Amino acid sequence: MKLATWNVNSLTVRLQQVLDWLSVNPVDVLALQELKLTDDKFPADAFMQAGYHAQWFGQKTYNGVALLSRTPVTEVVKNIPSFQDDMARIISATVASDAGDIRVIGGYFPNGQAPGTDKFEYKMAWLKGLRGWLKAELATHPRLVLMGDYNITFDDADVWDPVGMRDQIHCTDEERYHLNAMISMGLHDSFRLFEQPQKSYSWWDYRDFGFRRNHGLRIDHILVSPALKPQVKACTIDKTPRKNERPSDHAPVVLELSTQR
DNA sequence: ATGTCGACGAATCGTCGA
Repeated sequence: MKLATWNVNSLTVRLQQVLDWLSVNPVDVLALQELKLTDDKFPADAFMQAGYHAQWFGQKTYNGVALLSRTPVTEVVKNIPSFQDDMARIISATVASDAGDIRVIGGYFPNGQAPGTDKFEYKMAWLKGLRGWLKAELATHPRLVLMGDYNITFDDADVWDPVGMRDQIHCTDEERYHLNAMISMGLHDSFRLFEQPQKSYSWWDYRDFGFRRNHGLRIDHILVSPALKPQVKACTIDKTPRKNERPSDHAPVVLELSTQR
């Protein structure tokens, strides 16, 4: 059983790259972020022909999330029910598999622009709303995966230039407080359950040859609940699609679960 | 301040968001 998350930065531009990636990496579930298209433009047929069911929650120009799955899903929920939001940022569903039923939440967390801005305040309110809802979700769905573009680094190891980026967006104590609070709920950062290459990142700025110089951040995460942790076999970042022509600025993150329960 | 993408409206570039 494999699950993955990928911020594609426009599904219109990246559709063929997603299909190509899936043909090489036939994961059971793929969460997509930043679709940047309305629901009527979602390419459900293309994914169906590739062997994937889809649930999607689109928005014009910005945001937009989807869940692709080998088998049909149930209990689809869009956004955080208890948090009023104009933006399409969360899609959740229950996936049945030989690894047992899993509640999958795919999320595109707010960017936040910079500390002190309205967008940063929105990010803080959104994170607070997420945590309140997540606590209840964990109680009703103990076998849970929360994956997506968090737009937050855990610590210096996730930052190419921790000194230069101190207190900058993605790296502030306020953002990390919320991330750590999720860890305190019992969630695990699956990537750090394993030894990883030094300077592993999931996003690189398009500017200044960010990828070539490995000037990146690890802001795409897969958090797993305590009940699922024993089944986690591996978590990796696949940099291959970042080497494509016209790549997304993000790389996919892949989680492997054992079927053993 | 800058760099580079992608979307959008009203152009064939300027603006915004990331």
